[in-house]
Amino acid sequence: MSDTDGPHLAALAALLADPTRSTMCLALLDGRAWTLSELARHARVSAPTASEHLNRLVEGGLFTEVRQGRHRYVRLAGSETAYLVETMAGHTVPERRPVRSLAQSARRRALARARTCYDHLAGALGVNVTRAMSERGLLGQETGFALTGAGLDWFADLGIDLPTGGRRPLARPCLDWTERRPHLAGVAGAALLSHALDAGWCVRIGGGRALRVTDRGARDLADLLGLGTSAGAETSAP
Amino acid sequence: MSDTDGPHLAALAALLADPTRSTMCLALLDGRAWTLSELARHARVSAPTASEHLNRLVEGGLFTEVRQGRHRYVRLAGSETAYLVETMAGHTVPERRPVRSLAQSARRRALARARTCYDHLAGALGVNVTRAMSERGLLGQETGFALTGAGLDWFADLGIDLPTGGRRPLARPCLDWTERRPHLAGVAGAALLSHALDAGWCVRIGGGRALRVTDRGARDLADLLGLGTSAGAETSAP
DNA sequence: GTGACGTTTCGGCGCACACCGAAGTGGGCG
DNA sequence: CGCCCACTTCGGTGTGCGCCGAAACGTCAC
Repeated sequence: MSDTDGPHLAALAALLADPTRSTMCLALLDGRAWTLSELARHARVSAPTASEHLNRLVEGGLFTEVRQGRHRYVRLAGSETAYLVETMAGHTVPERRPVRSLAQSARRRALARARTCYDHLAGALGVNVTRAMSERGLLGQETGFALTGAGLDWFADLGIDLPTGGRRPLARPCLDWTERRPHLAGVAGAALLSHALDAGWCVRIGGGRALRVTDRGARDLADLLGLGTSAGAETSAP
Repeated sequence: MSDTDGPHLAALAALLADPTRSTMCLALLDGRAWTLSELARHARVSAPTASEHLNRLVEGGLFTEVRQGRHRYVRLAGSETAYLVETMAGHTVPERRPVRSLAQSARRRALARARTCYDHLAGALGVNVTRAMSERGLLGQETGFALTGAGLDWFADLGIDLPTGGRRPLARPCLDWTERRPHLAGVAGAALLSHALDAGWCVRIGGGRALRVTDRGARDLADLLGLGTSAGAETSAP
C-alpha cells in the first residue's frame, strides 16, 4: 500500500476540502441528525447546492442518511468519522479572528465553557472533568491514556455500564479546539456525557452543541470530582 | 469557534486533497528529508509543479524546509503532522487494487511485513511487537492505551531512555494501514524504532520505508517478547 | 571563466467543480 | 383532489488550480 494510496487519501481529503462541506461536517459533530434544509441554511447555500454536497459526503462514506417522508436526515457515519473530523479540526491554526457581533461573542463563550464533541464532553467543562479524573487517579495520562482500576470502579459506582469488546477504545484523548488540551473520548467519554444528560448534570442550550451545567450537576461534580462550581465556566488560565 | 472554522478546516484539507500532494505527504511518512527533485520523480510530476506544491505545503505548515546549496530539503513538520496524515490514511477504504507487476507485488509484500511509519515500527512486525507487549503485560490496551509499570521497566532494562515532560504522549495507538490493527506510536514507539535500528534488529532496505529483520533482531525479539522468527514475515491471519 | 544541474518564475492551457435559478418529483395534509 | 413544501435534476456560468514548457536564477565543479 501507501505507494498507490496517494489518490485515495486525496479523495478523502477532497471531501473536507470545501468550506461548505467542512462546515456541514463540523455541524454534525453535535452527534445528531440534521435535515438537508437545516444544513443548507447553516452553511448559507441553496438547497440544490446542499443536495450535491450531501450526495458526495454520503457517497464518500462520511455521512449516513435516513429518508423519512419528504425529509432527508444525515448524520456522521460513526464515531470514527467524528474522530477524523475532530483530529483535522484540532490541527487548524487558531487565528485571531475578530468577533463581529455581541451575539456571536456570547455564543462563542458559551461553546468554550461547555459543549458536546460528537458524543462526549468538551470545552472547559470537558477538559476540567478530564483533569480532575486524572488527579483523582481515575485516569492515567502519564504513560498513555487509559482508565485505571479506580476509574473502572468509579464508573461502576455511578451505575454507568461501559460496554467492552467492540473495536472502539474504552478511553481515548481528543484534543479540545478551544482549550488545546485533551479531554476524555471513546466509550467512557460517550457514557459519561450520556449519564450527564440523563442525570440532569447539564442540559443543551439552543439547538446546537452548547451545554449549561445545572445546579444539580455542579453539586454532583463537586462531590464526585471536587470540581469547583465554575468548572464549566472558568477559562483555562493557569 | 467551530461555527466559523469551516473555511479553516477546508483549507487544511485542501492541502491533502490533491493526489500529487498527498503522495508527497505519504512519502515523507518515512520521517526523512527529501529533495524537491526526489519528490517530483516519486510523484511523477515536473520540477515546476513540485515546486508549487511544496510552496503550499510549507506555507500551510505541514512541511518544514531546509535549503542547502542548490538543494531544497523538506520533511514533515513534526510528529503531530505525521499523526494527522496517518489518521487520514487509516480512514481510506482499502480497495482491491490489482497488482500490476511482479516488482510492485514484491515491494508491497516487503512493506506489509515490516516498515517504518514516520518514526515508529509498522506493518506485521509493528503489530506483532505491539501485541506481544500487550500479552506480556508491558502495554495495557484494555482500558485505553498506555505503558504499564512493567513496560517502563522493560524499556529501562533495555537501556532505552524515554524522555517525558513534552506534549507528546508516551504511548499512542496508530492504526496500521495494512494490518488494520493498532501498533505502538508516541514517544515509546519512536524510542523503540530508534533502538531497533541502533541495535541492529532491523535495517532499511531500498531507499524507502521497508525494513528487514536481521538474524540478530529475530533472536533478540524472540528472547525479549517471545516473537516467532517469522514475526515480521507472517501475515496477520488469525 | 564555462558548463552542468537543481530550483524557481512566468505564461498559458484545460478541466473540475461550486454555485445558482428554474423546473420537476413526490410525500404529507387539508 | 389540490396545495404546500422538502428535495432533486438540469443547464449554464465563473473560477480556481493543477499541469507543463520555456526561460531565468543560483550554486557547485572544473
